[in-house]
Amino acid sequence: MIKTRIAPSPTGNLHLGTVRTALYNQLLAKSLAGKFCFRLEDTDRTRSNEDFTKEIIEGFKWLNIDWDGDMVRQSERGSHYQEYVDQLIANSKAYKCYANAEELEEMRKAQRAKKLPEGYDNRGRKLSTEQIKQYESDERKFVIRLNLGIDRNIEWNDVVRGPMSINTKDIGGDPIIQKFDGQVLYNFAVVVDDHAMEMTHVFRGEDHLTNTAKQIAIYQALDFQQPIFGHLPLIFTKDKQKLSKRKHGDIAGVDKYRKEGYLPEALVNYLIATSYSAIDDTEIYSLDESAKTFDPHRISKSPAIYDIAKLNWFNREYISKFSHDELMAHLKPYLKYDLSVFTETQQTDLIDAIRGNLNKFDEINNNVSYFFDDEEIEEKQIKFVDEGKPVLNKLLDVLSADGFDFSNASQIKEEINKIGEELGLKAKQLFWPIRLALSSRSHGPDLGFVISLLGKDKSLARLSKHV
RNA sequence: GCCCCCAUCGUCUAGUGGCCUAGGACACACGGUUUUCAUCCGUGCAACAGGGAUUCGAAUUCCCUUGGGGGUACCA
Repeated sequence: MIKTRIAPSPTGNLHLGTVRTALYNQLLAKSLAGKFCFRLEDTDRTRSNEDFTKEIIEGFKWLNIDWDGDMVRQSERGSHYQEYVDQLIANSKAYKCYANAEELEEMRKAQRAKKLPEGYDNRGRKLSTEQIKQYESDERKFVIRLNLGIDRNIEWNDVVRGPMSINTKDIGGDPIIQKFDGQVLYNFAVVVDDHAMEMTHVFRGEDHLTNTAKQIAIYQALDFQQPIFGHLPLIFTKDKQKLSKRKHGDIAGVDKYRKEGYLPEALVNYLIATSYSAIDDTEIYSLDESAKTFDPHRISKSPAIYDIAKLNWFNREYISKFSHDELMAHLKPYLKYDLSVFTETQQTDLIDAIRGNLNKFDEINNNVSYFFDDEEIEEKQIKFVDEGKPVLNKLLDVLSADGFDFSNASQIKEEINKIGEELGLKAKQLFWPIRLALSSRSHGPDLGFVISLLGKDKSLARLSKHV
């Protein structure tokens, strides 16, 4: 049985890239009836924090991404790593390196000066027993490094990229596997855990390509069977840079989308579709539907550029599938206005009239605000109102009539049409001034309907203001 | 600097030697419907980075160039 995992580190909010990696891993697991696990990579104690952990878990929950078994925390597995560190030292596959920061810096400086590639020069491999004794009596701190041995190519067949090869001389010298304080480092922890958790497939971002080479070296040293690797393309922004919170702000995090009223299904669908196309050209699909035909070889190799317009389209597609009641329920938490001042029928008609305009739920307020608040007409639109004064006057007369029925939207519309006929106006000349005077907007639902919702007081007041 | 990866419309992509005068979707433009928004429908715009090589034939294979990106920590 195959097993995949998502392994985020709680050093920031839940990132879109993490979600996408989780999605592909889950797709892979589901498509092959395997398992999908969750492991928290919190070995960096200074950067990890509990708030981020919570946020990440909640983000996944919101997206309906769940995992098999309990979440594994690397920080709670300290002793598991030690035995393997000891084993490597015992086998002479790892060694103590006493070089301190100054020495390392000096080494790099020299490399830069000579235009040589920077990296650890493996000096710790050939320490004499005297030197070691000296360092020990000096109580020098040390780290544990993996001995990469003689230069060789590390090769693997990447599911999305094909045959890969990285030479050990290009990965920056013997990698540290354990810090001076006994804390094990990322690449080592990942290998030990992926082995312990029996991962069969490791799919992650292509920014891990060199890490994979290091990790394979660790698999080999430990004599573990290595999993199948796949490296996913990254998400870029229009500036062709890796999407990141630091550079691009909150568009990189899941939180923004939840707050603004995107559907998790739409985000999931969009994220899958960024680098994957269904075999039959289907665009709208759920995770489970996609899993039915998922083929990791179809994952694209080139980076995907983040495109909010496409996300919006997906979201609109999902919104359009809701019944009125479902939509209402989703809209409620975002609504800043109290629609219950309208009758049930009016509410239904209103929502149905504007639902096609919504990219996301928080846009509901902007579509409904003018029924409650008096708003200013945009400078450049004022001339249309001025040109339409005759229309406004006529309409004001009609609406001011004693006993005029404001509840009958279609009747109001009739009256407007009559004015248009009397004055011999085209649609735009007729409707624009009225709409602008009444709603300060150039777009909106049927005018008869708008007036009936506005009611007598607001309608008359707003019309009078412009005649 | 060094290593690695990537390269089809503005964007996401289809395409694995002939079915490609390159298909779909988003976006955009225009038209129709609704005497006004949106919806819906139709039409249009628009790409194989460049150069070699292989081949009867190349978007598809190979090489070079160019461009872009990622990595290069006692971070993950």
